[in-house]
Amino acid sequence: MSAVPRFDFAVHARDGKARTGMIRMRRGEIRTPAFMPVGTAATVKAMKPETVRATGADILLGNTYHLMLRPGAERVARLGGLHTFMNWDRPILTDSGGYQVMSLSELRKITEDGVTFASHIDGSRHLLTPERSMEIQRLLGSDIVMAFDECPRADAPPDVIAESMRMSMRWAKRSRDGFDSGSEHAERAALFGIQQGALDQVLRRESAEALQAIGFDGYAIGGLAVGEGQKAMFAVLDYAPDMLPQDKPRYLMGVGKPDDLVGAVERGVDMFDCVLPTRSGRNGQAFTWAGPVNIRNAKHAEDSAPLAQGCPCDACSKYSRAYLHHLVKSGEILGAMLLTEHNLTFYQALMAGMRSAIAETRFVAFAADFRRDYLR
RNA sequence: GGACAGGUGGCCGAGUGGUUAAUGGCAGCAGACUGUAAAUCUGCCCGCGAGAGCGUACGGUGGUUCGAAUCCACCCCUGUCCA
Repeated sequence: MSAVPRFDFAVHARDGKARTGMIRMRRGEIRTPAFMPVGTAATVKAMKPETVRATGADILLGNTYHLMLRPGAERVARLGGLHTFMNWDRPILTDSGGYQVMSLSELRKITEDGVTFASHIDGSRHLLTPERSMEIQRLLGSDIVMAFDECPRADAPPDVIAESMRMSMRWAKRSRDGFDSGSEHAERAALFGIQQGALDQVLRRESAEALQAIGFDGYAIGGLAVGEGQKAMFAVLDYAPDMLPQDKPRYLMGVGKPDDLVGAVERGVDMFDCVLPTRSGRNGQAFTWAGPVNIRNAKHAEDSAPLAQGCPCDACSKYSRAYLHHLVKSGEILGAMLLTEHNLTFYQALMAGMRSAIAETRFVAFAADFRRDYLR
């Protein structure tokens, strides 16, 4: 038996720009293209970890900012780390808190050193720097650590975008140094850098080169799906993945809708995370091969058919659309649980479908069939 | 039989002379959600009309007034208490 590597990425097959392969880590293998369910606060909302695994997830995402505030990174460490704490023994990728620089923009102040947040929970002040973000992710026991960056808004002025990107690149270097200084953790975990530059190809190039000069285990594409629209996002994805190393995973952060995922894989992306399947599950929207379904709609009230024919999840195999409609309309917790489980099952089935299609060199047909049915 | 308190749009409930087709909430109908401050948010929600607008409307009938859900009279109904 060969020793399990700290981090190994192998591309097994390519089809156009699309690729399928596997990341091997101590805590498990990650089949790519991969979708990572979001478990911000040490839980994938409305789901038990074993059920998340049953949907086909190889890895989860957790969040530095949320966990540092509550229950606190040091407390999680004392309790044995995030995996033990939440009972998920497979890989966990932790976001660095960079997204919260944008999403909590009214509660923070940015300097070169880092970002001071006013906690959205109690207003207390917390400084997040690249070094502290690395320390928190180490305390959590993260498997894939994300560099601390700033994710600017899509509508920010060009000069703001440029300066933000350059600061994120300086922070990327500090993240690299901070990660490496936690030597024991650095021997077990991987560190990903995050490309910025919004919709500007020149800035994207500059950012990609800055990251590669530092050197990372994987490269994320950040600053997309922040309001620019799919067309603009795809325009960036037409070139951004090619700016990143062929032999490292490319992770498109925060994306997306099912058709976003297909389009991004088509353009060479290997990893994704998004709150959409879980949040939508709590808000009554289900994703299916025939497009999104709003289960609250009155037309489902007496529909005894399953949500999605052939879907193996509990929501589809054991209950009717009418029952799911009733649960959601009634505000019953089970409705959120079942729809979340279905959405994660669908997302994983979509990823599995893409992996198979790439392996069998029929991705173009797969994508065409998908769009025909999903976009109607 | 008497004394109080009430009767407002599907429901609950504001409003006590004009800017009121009538605050809110719920229910209903639809939409949004992309590295989660989200089991959240937004819009619509009397009828007809694309719209301007027209019609009808605050228990009933009549009245006062330039103008009434709001004031007056009588009637009907509901609740509580007293007989």
